[in-house]
Amino acid sequence: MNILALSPRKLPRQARSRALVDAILDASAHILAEHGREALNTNLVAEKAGVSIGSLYQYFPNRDAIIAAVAERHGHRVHHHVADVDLSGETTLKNAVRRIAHSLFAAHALDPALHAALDGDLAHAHPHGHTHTSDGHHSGTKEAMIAQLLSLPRGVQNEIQRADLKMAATTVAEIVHAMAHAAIVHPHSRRQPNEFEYEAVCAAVAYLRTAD
Amino acid sequence: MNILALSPRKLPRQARSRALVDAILDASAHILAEHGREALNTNLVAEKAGVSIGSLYQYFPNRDAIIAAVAERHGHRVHHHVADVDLSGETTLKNAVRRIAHSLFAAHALDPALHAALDGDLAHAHPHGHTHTSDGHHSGTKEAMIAQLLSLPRGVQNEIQRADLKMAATTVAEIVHAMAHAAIVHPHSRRQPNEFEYEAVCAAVAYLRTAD
DNA sequence: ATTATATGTGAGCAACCGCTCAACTTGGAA
DNA sequence: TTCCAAGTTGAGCGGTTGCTCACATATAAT
Repeated sequence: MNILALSPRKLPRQARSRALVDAILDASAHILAEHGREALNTNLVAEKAGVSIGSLYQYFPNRDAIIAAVAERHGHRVHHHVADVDLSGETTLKNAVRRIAHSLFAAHALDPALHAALDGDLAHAHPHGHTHTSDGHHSGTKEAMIAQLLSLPRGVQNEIQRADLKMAATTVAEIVHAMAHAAIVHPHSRRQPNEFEYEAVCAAVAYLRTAD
Repeated sequence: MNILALSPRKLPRQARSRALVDAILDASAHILAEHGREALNTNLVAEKAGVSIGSLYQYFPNRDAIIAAVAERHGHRVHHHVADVDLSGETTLKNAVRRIAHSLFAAHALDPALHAALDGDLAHAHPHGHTHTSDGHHSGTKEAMIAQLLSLPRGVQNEIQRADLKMAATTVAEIVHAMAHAAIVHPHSRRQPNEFEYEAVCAAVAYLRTAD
């Protein structure tokens, strides 16, 4: 419904204007991380970015488009952290899961406060892309994890006892993701993130090795 | 910091005013569930509740206090769904986990849209209480699950192989909670909630039965 | 009845915020 | 050098929203 409403008015062509757009995104990310969604308004963004409010509206049609753009940029960074891992050389299930989990935990440590502020928005990360990201793949960190799990080497796959592989991959993605959030994004206890990471790996592996 | 800022101006004493406060909370919950946080404003709440804006400000000092009160009421309902389960008669780990998971899934089905709108706020559910909830226990659904897991009957506890029981309970709470959200609050796929519930139980039990 | 207190009303103020627009500057192609 | 498109500016309009206050009514106590 809102593809047009969130698309930029104009694409930045010169270096000057690309820097301007980056300044806006950086300032917005700062505000989101420090003071949350509700504190982000267009006047403040323009001021913090050292840009006039008029320039801002040359590249963003409205407030929500700014938040969406920040979510997309951060979403892509997080996504690549997970998607860029190469598991083709792994020989044991435990090691493969360990590496996936580690990449997801590292991705959540990139900017925990921003991650918390964007919480909901990161899930619906749009596949279209602000600029020229026309590759058809659905982004979303969990989808990247599921894809990694489904394309594990034969030998490693054989350790898995679950009947429904797709469901199993989804479950593991949820487990590791939830533990990363509990450890890094919304830390309640004084435990270290690596404790959560360890337990997440144990849980995922124990689950995958158990038949229905 | 904001305990005073979110506390009510005045407590409803007569039946009339208690009904008024309930009408405000009901209207607010509706708006939150249907249109989200950002759409909730005090004038709209007063209108939908069939109450004047002045009356609203007799019992709520500001907008955030209304949202906090809705979060607290819904939080308590969800909490009790889980805390009220009696597992003292269970004899197997699998059955105990099944019942805990089932109660949490049922709790999330009470009002998924409201749950989604309150997402963040439900975690920090204040222990103080709007009215006279002066019992000292920390609320929060996950805490209730952890408490249930830690007070399982001896025989059932013996099935657990994890070294750190508290950490294990935390991990199970995260697993089941994440699966309930994936199934009910933010459903992506066309799978049924009971599929997620089943997998959550499998994962939790497999994990608890496995030594470090 | 009378008084005191609790409760309810809604017009409207002050502040804020999203966004436009007319005027200005910069960069580069011809 | 000329010229025009690209880029930039910020005052301020129109609308919204949080919230107050002077006033009206209902209930309870005496």
